[in-house]
Amino acid sequence: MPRSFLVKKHFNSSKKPNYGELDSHAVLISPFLYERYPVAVIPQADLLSSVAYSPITVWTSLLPPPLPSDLSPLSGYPSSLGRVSPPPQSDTSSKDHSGSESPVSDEEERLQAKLCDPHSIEAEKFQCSLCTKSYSTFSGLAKHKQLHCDAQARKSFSCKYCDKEYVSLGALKMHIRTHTLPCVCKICGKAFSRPWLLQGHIRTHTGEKPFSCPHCNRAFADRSNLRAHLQTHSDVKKYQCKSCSKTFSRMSLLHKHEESGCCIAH
DNA sequence: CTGGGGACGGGGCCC
DNA sequence: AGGGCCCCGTCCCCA
Repeated sequence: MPRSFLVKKHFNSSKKPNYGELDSHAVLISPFLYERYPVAVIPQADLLSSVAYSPITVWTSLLPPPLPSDLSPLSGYPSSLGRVSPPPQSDTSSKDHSGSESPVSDEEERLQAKLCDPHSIEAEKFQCSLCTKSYSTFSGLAKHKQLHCDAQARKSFSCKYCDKEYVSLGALKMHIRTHTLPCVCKICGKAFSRPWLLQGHIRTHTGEKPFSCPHCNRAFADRSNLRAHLQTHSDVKKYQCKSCSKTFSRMSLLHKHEESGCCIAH
């Protein structure tokens, strides 16, 4: 599956995003404020909006998603992202002592006392295999694993704006930029998720085309477009129909070809 | 209808 | 950890 499908499918995939509708803290700058803008010089800092570098807000899955009614939210969570909060007190007072099967009654009492003492080393007999935290009861360990470590082992950082989840905070931050669009073109006001996307956009204003085809000297503003163009110089193109072996320079052309029923005709 | 160009999006990798 | 860059991809438009 194409990687870019993952997020775009949350929007109407047939249209470009409506930047104005997004709840962004980006500052849209009216174009007429820039009667004269530097045409020859590419970017950067003076063309890039200052908001491009403003910090963004981050959420983790441990906060917003609604928890089941029988599960209480983790206390002390994400003030420090990814930090492991101390095991809830209720863990050590749990009534589920399924792991303690001491046969002697006084021994049982001694164990019971230690189970009530969260600082007792002997009380921590159920250890998490993922983070080595210990719990006195199996249920305590189970709750810990359900709410924390298993979640950490899976994708743990989810986006506030959509359903996407990420294994790392950095990936989530990067994704959230696609919602906040902090990079705003000072010339036309269009917003982008990343500075280099804005740089590419600014080339549409300046006309700069730094990527040249070695075969025909045609120049492109976008490296991907040059790559696609290079396919046109190739006899055998990158994308091939499995049925008729015809090759195409672009995936979209191959898809059109397949949808048009060529393969059926063969 | 097909092929190609323009503009742009998003995840991953590398420094 | 964060930013820059790369790669792969889509969508739209036009000849």
